[in-house]
Order: sequence, then structure tokens, then C-alpha cells
Amino acid sequence: MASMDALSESAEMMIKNINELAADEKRVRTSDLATKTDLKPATVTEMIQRLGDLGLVDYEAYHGVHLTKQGQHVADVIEHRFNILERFLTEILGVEGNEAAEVACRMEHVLTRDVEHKLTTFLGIDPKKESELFCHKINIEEDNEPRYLPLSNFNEGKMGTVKLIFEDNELSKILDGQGVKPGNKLMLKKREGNIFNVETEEGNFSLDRDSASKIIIQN
Amino acid sequence: MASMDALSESAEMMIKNINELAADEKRVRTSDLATKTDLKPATVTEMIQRLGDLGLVDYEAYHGVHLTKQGQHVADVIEHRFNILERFLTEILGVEGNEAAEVACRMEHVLTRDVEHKLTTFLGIDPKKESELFCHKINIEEDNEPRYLPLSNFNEGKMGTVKLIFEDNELSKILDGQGVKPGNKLMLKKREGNIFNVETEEGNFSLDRDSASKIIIQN
DNA sequence: TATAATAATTAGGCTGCCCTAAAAACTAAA
DNA sequence: TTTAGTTTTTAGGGCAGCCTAATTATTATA
Repeated sequence: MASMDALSESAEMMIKNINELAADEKRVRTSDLATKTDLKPATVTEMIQRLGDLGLVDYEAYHGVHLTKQGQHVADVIEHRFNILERFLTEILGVEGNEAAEVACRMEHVLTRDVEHKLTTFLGIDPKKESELFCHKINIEEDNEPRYLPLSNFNEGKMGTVKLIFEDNELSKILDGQGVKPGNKLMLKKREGNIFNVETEEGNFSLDRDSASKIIIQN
Repeated sequence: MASMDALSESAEMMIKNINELAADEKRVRTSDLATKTDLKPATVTEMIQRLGDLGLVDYEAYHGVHLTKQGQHVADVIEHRFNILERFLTEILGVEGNEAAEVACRMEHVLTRDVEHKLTTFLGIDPKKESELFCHKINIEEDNEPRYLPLSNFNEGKMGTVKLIFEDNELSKILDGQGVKPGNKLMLKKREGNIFNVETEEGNFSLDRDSASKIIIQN
């Protein structure tokens, strides 16, 4: 079992590309990887054999390759790092899309877990929730039972009643002015990433995810 | 004449270290470089010979090495990239000093000129002036110079002017109602954990850290 | 099913970057 | 100024990561 930080940029890129091609075909072919990575097939074979020795891919000669659980984890981490870096570069710095992708693709290999988390938070995403999402891709289906849920876990188009706003007096003042107070009804009109578009009797407004998570709704 | 982007991380690190030791002694000794880079002397010799072939250092066997004009330029670029990355990591993301330095030291080799400039501007520095500054090692008095910072990194009790609210139309609508809009003044009254108590001309209100990080203030 | 076409692997070579050990060049001291 | 000690370089080896050319395995077709 190889420590993640020990992986070279080349090795990480190979894992990333295997993961991206795995969407199309179960076992990824050497030639497809060669095309995607712009390497020669012989080089790809050599690399995936090394990754096999590290336990990151399951490799059967002449029959392609797929990620092991460990390899999948590496791929998920890299993908997440790429995504937040790309968002930072485009949304915050205003770097043009193509260049942002290229730079993010180089930077993704040198981030630490801590920097990754802090950058994720900076972008307004809860790191814990985010990592659950991309790792396990679990979807919560809970439409039937009456439940108390934070607004951040509410479903689009659903109407509910505000029951509680957590211990954030200052936030509640802002929300109060928008008609969000215990007892009032609201509907989560639309969720666009971390922006929650909410409709109340007073009108429409939007919240970020952290604020939304402090508002408990009964459906 | 070697193109800068073609240089490996190892080669750039060697140039960086030559530059740092050059402050003490005119011609930098192999053994000092070996100590600083944690490489064996034989490896240093090999590397500086390669750099000599590229025209980046002036190397005379047994008599040390110094940067050529081209090598000095590479060193200056790397130093600047390191500085802005380190500042971004510590001041904006809040990464601890040691780790920030390590990550910046890895990232400095993958920045493009454009990303470097945009990050420099983001930190509230005029890219042109900054390049003069870092070349001549002048120290900026941090408190006097106008600086752009996200509210989440602002000091308690400080007054500043809102310059920018990041592309979050829904958040800005809420903030707008609190008197937070580009051009207006605000003061960070108190910070309690992730709650930022802010005073504007319209009154007092509070924000969470994520929202605060999207508001850029000039002091 | 035999064979032609295609795909993948192995063999072997090159470079960068790291090492150790041995040789060569400097430097300081007797 | 000769020599002992130190520093530096050269010689040679290893691994990762790239390549081309040759070989082997799979697949598609006649």
C-alpha cells in the first residue's frame, strides 16, 4: 500500500486518466490511455504495471486495467483538488478557462490535505459534506416521512416550516428581515451549487450553504 | 538560451538556492549548495554543470558558481512566485507558516505568468511595483500600504472600504441591504470564531466566515 | 478455422536526477 | 615547499519515465 504523497505527478495523472476513461468502459484499454495521455502504448504499459505493483490498479495483461479501491481514492482526491483549484482560478482570480485548467492540472499534485480543505472552505463549500459527496456519491431520498432537516439538505421545490435557527443571533437578524423565522413557511425554490434560492411570504432571497445549514425545516 | 518553462522543479530549486546563498558569498560553493539542498556534492556538481550548459549559471570547476543574467531572472521570478503564494496561503487561506512555505515551494514551479499576475493583483499589489520591490529586497511596512484583503482576514477594530463582492449575486443582495456594497466603508468590530461583527453606516450586523471571505476590503 | 489485421507487451536505449566510491584539485600547515 | 587534509569532480550504478523496434497475444475476417 503506497502512501499517496509518494506518487509522482506522472503516476497521479495516469490514475486520473484511468478514472476518467472508466466512465465509458469497465476495463480501460492501453491504447485509449495512450491517446488520452499523449504517451506511447509501451509507456502506458510500463506505468500501469508500476501502479499495479503499488496496488493502485488491477492490471491484467492484454485485458486492460481498472482502479482498485485505493486507486479510486487517489483519483477522487485528485479530482476534488482539480475542481477546487479550477474554481479558484476562474471564479476568484478570473483566469481564462483553458489556462485555469492547465494550471490546476499541475497544482493538483502539490496540494496538501490542509490546504485543500482551507481552499474548499474559502470557496464556500463545507469540506466534510463535499468529501462525502464525491467519495460515495450517496443521494439522500427522504421525501415521505415528516423530518427535521437543515435547509442545506432540503430538496428543491419543497415547502416546509422553519422550526429553529441555530444560535447565530446575527444571522437570524438578517434572515428575520427576509421572513425567515420560526413558524414561517418557506420553499427551497432552487439550489445552484452552494446558493440556495428560497421563497418566503416576504419574497425571494438566497443563502449560502453554511447559513442554510443553520436553518432547520420541518417538511 | 533555455526557455523558462522547460526547467524542471529540481533545476529551478537549484537556481533558487544559488540565489539565496549568493547574498553571502560572490561565488557559491558546491558544498554549501549540497548542505542547503540536502543533496550530495556530486549531485550538485552534475546539476550546476547542466545549468551551465543552459547558460543559467557561470560555472568554473573547483571555483564555485554564480547566476548569469538569465539565471538571475529565473531566480527573481521564482522568488516572487514563492512570496505571493506564501502570502496567499497564510493571509487568505490561513495556512500555518511552515506548511504554507512548503506548499508554496512546490507550487512556485507550476504558476504561469498570467496566474502569477492575477494572484499578485488579488493580494492588492501592483504587479509592476512588486517586481521592483522583491528584486531589491525592500521591506513593505504592511500596515501603512493600502492592501486588499478578504473581510475574513481583516483585523478587529480596523476600518476599510469594500472593493469587491465576488460574483455571488444572491449574497450581495443580502449584503446590499446591510450597507455592504463596493465603495462603502465598514469596520470589523469584533470577530468571534466564525462570526464577523461588522459596523456600517446602516448599522451593525454579522456574517459567517464564508461570506466574509467573499468581501474584499481595502484598508 | 486459418490467417490477416490490430493491439499490447517486451526488449533495449536515452536522459534526468539521485547515489557511493575513487580520483583529482585545491588549501593550509609544518 | 612539500604534504596532509579538505573540497570537488569524475566514474559508474540505479530508478523513473520517456522512446522505437521487435515480438506476442487477441480479434476479426475470409
